[in-house]
Amino acid sequence: MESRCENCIIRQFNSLRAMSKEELKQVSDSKTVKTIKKGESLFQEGDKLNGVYCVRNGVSKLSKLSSNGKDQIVKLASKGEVLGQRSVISEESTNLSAIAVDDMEVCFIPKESINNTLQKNPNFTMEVLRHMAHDLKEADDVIVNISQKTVKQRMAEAFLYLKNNFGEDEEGYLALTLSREDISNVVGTATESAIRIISEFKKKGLIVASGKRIGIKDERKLLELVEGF
Amino acid sequence: MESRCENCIIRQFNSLRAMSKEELKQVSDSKTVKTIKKGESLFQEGDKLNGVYCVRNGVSKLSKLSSNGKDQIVKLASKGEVLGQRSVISEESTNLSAIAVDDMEVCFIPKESINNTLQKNPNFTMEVLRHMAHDLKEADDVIVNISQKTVKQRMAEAFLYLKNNFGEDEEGYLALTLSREDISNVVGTATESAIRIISEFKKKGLIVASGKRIGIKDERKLLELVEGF
DNA sequence: GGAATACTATGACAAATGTCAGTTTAGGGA
DNA sequence: TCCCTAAACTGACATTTGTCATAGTATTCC
Repeated sequence: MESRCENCIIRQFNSLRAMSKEELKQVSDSKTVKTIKKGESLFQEGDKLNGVYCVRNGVSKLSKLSSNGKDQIVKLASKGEVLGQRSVISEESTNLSAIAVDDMEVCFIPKESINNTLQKNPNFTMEVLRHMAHDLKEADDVIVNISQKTVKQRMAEAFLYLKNNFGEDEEGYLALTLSREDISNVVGTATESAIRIISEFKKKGLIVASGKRIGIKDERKLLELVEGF
Repeated sequence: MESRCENCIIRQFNSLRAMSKEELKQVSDSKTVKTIKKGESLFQEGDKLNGVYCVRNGVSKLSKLSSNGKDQIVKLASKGEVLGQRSVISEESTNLSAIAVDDMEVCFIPKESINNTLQKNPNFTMEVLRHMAHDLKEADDVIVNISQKTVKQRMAEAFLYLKNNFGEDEEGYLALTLSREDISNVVGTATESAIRIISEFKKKGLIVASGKRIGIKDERKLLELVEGF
């Protein structure tokens, strides 16, 4: 297990790649590695973060509690993603909770290291900016999807998303296994509705399921469904 | 009408305030002022933008067309807001259309001026970053609202939003008058549903309406509605 | 191994929302 | 002014989705 940021492959996937050797050294010296068990939280909505989390392993759900008591999952973050950046940059408390869906391993980087680099290295700042621009674009897409598509379409889309972003295991099942409740919180619907639609998709041969695990069987038809037949 | 950026008050509200005098001078020399009539577009989804638009007057709706043919309005931008930044920064084509809801006056700033400053002035980059972080937080809130609240709650919220962000005229009506269709596209519902709920709110004394204009009558009750009674 | 607990599943029903069809109203030109 | 068109509105109905109740199934923890 490599523990120096300078040598960490994960870094290639996020904005830390724009850091200089010196800066990385400083980050590495100040960082701490944490292990988060499935179900535990990295941080909760409303927390003031004094650093960011760089995901080494596992998956975290970023969610927000609504007034009716339900969580909405806004994003699923895995290897290479940096969590908490927004909060650190705007110096506000975070608007999302981060909870481990898997067992996770993350590096905590204190905000001083980040802010320091932001001030001194324009390349790094630009890189962070580019990432944020990308996230914002994605968020717009989510808004349009949720408001203009039916639950069924969004379910289909969610499965395709899981396949494209987290891949499949050797047996062809989605590598990321979510509970039915988590799926419903990604899609933004009632758990029962999600379960019903999963049953329907199974019957129609679009997906297969064994226990919690779900596999995509007919990607083309799922895509057609998303686009509205 | 002041036409030098250095003296433009609008600038105080956006990231351009972090520019140096020299930089502002350069921006001012390269900018062009444009007048956009109600209903005309600043840019369309998919366009490659070669600059950003700084809103001086009027309001623009930022929307995205969904596969079912409906527009979803993601944001309403008014005086002081800068449009197209995301696209220019990530050098991708824009994912939103910007259409004038009012007659508008905007300054077009070529991307070279922006990119030039981004590279040389870390303060400016940080300022843009902060704005983007804010927008992203807002987008998350929209996602949660749309997916977890009923249409009625979102309608109530939309009216409060319009009041808080665009204010009221002398007679107590909302200063920004949107068509029923635009309202439904902000809320993410069918136009008929929006109209029905407006009628209901009128009957219950939550709002008043005269023609297209809508006034908020019982803010407290609207708020209670948003929070789920 | 077995009880306790959480998750998955299904039916029945109610509520919310969308769609279609048609009417009324308002505002902008000729 | 009056017409004409677009927008606002209303009703009836179908569909979608959520809620409640309940049962089956897996998982965990002693």
